[in-house]
Amino acid sequence: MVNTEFDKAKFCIQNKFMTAEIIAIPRTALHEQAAHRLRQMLVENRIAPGAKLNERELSDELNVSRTPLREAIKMLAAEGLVELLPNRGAIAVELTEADVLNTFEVMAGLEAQSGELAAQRITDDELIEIKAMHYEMLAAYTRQDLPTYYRLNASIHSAINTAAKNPVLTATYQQVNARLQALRFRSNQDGDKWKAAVKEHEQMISALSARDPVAMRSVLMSHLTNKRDVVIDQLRAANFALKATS
Amino acid sequence: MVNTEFDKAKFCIQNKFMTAEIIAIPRTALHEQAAHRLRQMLVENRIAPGAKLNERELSDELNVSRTPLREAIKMLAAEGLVELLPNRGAIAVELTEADVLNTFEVMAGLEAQSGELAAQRITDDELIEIKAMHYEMLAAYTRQDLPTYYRLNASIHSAINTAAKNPVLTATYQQVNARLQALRFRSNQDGDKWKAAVKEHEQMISALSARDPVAMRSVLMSHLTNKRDVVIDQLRAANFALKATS
DNA sequence: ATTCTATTTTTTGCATACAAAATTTATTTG
DNA sequence: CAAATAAATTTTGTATGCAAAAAATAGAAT
Repeated sequence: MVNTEFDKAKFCIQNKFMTAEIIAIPRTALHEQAAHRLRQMLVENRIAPGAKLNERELSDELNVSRTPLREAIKMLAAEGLVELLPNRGAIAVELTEADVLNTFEVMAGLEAQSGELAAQRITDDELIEIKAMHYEMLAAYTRQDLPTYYRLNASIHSAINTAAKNPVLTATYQQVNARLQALRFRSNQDGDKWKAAVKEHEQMISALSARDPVAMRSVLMSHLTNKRDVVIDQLRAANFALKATS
Repeated sequence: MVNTEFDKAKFCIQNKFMTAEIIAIPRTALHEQAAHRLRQMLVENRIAPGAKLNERELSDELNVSRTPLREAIKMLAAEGLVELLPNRGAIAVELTEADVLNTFEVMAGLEAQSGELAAQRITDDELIEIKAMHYEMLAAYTRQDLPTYYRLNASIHSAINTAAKNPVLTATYQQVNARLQALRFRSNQDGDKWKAAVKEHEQMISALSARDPVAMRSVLMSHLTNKRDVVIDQLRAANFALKATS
């Protein structure tokens, strides 16, 4: 197989040039690669919700055999990104409105806890970096640059989570969040809602600076509730548009 | 393979006796079976934390080939029950004290949220059943019957979670909880701590009956904190005993 | 005896082969 | 022409084979 030959060559070159130490070979396992790329495809909506994951197609596209691909699919199933249908393979999860509401409810709890703990545990350096990102986000908001805004927004939330200093919380957060990512990916903000979200972020910065866990919890709770409403509105609009065409 | 022959036979019998409708064949996929049994073995400490999962051994024991077994292992890795070491297979997760603390912190948040939501959403029937289980648990406590106590305790917590009416919360809860299960499995309660735990359960019943979300949150939060302390104490005692022998 | 190296054995990771199930296409029948 | 059935094709699920890596064992050197 092409992949194997290529990796073998790469490995030899590395050994030739890094002679002294026997370095840990960075070549990741194929099932890991496949899982990573599949996850990306699902989260970025390159595979549509409800779409079937054809094993042969995907193994061709990802240049791996079906064995590691199937292992990757099983991992994504355990992560909740993919649904396993007996004897019918896997499909990309399709969230019903109820699913979205439930997922946001859990996310709200996890974010609230992240904020609460971050307020207690954040270092000065972490706080400085979050403030800086906040201002960058305000710049993006001012320019109405939605992609940049989203990127920074996600980074800030991630940084808050990191500041909570709990890897288990981070892992849980990321796993639940991944399922929503696909929805948010294409979401547009309504003017007023966007303004409100920015205001909530201001409050977050204040609460963090004051190291006020209670305030952080309540701000993040309502922030997530609002995010939920935005997503639900768009979901309904999308479904309405869908029904109109059919 | 023996397994295949057996299943085929079973399938034929079913078809002969249930002629009218083409029933959905209940025979679950081998990777599902393997995952289920492996999960059980890990949670029940039949595979020790840190122990290597030998693929050939396990595939012999579970009567499946390595392919579905490996798929199962990948699922358990995504669930956090098993750790994947590149080119060295998988080992049962071994939680450090920090891991346990972090996991309990997340569990506390999830239980608190469960309680909060349950207080708002529990039906009368659900409440009645939880109360009944509570009294059964008191009986077990009175008899100092630890296994029964644990079983009922777990059932009550599970029932509260169910009453929260959020499947995503339930799934997240169960996944995080599974990692702690192995620890609790062999845990003994100190007299005073046990008494305190029972008292907290009394308070839970009161809060639930009063449909008081705030009270439920605070009770469950401190309940989990106490559980954490019990487990940590035992972990330290076990580690101490371990060091003494070596 | 201990450490280092070489060789054998075991184990993992991946690709492929094949059977069973599902899906699609073709064909027949009303 | 539509519905039902049968045949062909595709696709999934599992077992097996093989190469690469790791672990275990044996042997050599200090």
